[in-house]
Amino acid sequence: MYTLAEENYLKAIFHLEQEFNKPVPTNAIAEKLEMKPSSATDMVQKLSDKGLLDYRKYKGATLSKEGKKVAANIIRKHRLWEVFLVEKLNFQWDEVHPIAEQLEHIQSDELINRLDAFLDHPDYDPHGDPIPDKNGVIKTAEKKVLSELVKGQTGVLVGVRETSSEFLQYLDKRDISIGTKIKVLGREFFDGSMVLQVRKEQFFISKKIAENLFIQI
Amino acid sequence: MYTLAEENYLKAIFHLEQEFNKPVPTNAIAEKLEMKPSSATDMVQKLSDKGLLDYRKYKGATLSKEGKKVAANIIRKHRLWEVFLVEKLNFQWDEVHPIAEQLEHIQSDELINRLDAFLDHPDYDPHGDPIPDKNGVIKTAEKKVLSELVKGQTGVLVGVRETSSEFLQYLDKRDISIGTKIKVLGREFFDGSMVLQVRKEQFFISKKIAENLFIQI
DNA sequence: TTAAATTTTTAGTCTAGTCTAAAATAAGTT
DNA sequence: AACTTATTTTAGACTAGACTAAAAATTTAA
Repeated sequence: MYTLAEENYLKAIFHLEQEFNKPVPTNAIAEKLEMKPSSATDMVQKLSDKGLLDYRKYKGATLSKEGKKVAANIIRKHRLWEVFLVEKLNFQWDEVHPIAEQLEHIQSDELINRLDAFLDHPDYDPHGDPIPDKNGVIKTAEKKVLSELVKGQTGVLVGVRETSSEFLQYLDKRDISIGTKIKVLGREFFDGSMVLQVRKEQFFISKKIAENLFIQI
Repeated sequence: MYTLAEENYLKAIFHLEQEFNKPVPTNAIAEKLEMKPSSATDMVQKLSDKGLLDYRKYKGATLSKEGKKVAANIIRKHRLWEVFLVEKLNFQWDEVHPIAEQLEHIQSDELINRLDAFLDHPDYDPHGDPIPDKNGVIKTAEKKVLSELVKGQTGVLVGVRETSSEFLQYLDKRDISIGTKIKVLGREFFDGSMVLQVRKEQFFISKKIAENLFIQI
């Protein structure tokens, strides 16, 4: 159907569109895929010719309906495989990304439908990210970044922005995972750091950490 | 580690070596991979330079120790995934080959070890083919082709040579699968056809079918 | 044992997807 | 507005892995 490279570009652009909320610069695509800008320009032109995205020179790229569908399907596959790896093969949530990155390109709708059923139709992956349905529709639970909460507010951790091993291990060490209840005991305006109540303990966290945790109230 | 193309060549040569029992002609490799002979020559030379096989012009190719190890590992992955697809995702045994053909290239030793454990360390895939262990050692149960049995002999179906959907469905229709007990009631010398007892029923099968069924006595 | 047929290799071409270097456009600054 | 800087595109080159056509080696047959 689509080549490995094409799929990776579509996925990257999909993610970047949500970040930018406007046409995605070719440089941003290149950076995300760790390639040179000229390569991104080439591919974007190719994908534009195929009708997978809209692109005007110097103005960036926007996925077409078809492009969005393809991208959402890859993300669906990625996240379903992550659930499989964690739930069935007992991987840690910080280990699964690079493997899912490969598995997401396996082509077989039947496989994915059966995997979905085998996993009991999960709605979220191990990092709390929603799994698109067969039609590419993503359930977007309204979630806030922890750093937006004010003193006294309570919520549940539903996702993480950063997915680096270092960050996930930082959370694991403190036994914080998706579903953990968190209360904001205090905020420091000067540096954005926070004091949290998690179970019986109190944690001090930096602004940087707080900005990478998604909370549902 | 190795490219997709390299892995596919190594796997093909591994299989062909067992068939030929001598250096594999480049033409046979090309045919198996549905490519032109010149492409096979190119790749064989490249793999030879990398030390994955021994090759002398016009004389064919033989896998080196390292080449065998790589090939066996791909076959291990292929067969483990086939078990997963049939046992866990309830695929029919005739549907899994093309999907496993993709999954076999996923790179992660940890993934395969965990999958192996999840499946309870199976020894055979759904077609009855043995699964190489981590070191590439293949347990070769001595099995016979059904057509070699004589009148009165009894055995258990342990594998199939042909893996086309047509053939596997032929067997499914008659409810014959790995583990089915078969008794030879008669043989026709003229055309090699046989009469079998399977459960309470008697089957007539052609020589062609008999040559594609592996039996353990 | 020479000729014909077959197999295998070589030489050169093509495409996808990357790169570097240079040119073109856009954005920011005085 | 003109100039400088940053971004983006173009042009040309490279590699992997395929192909075609022709040459070379091997095998088969007369």
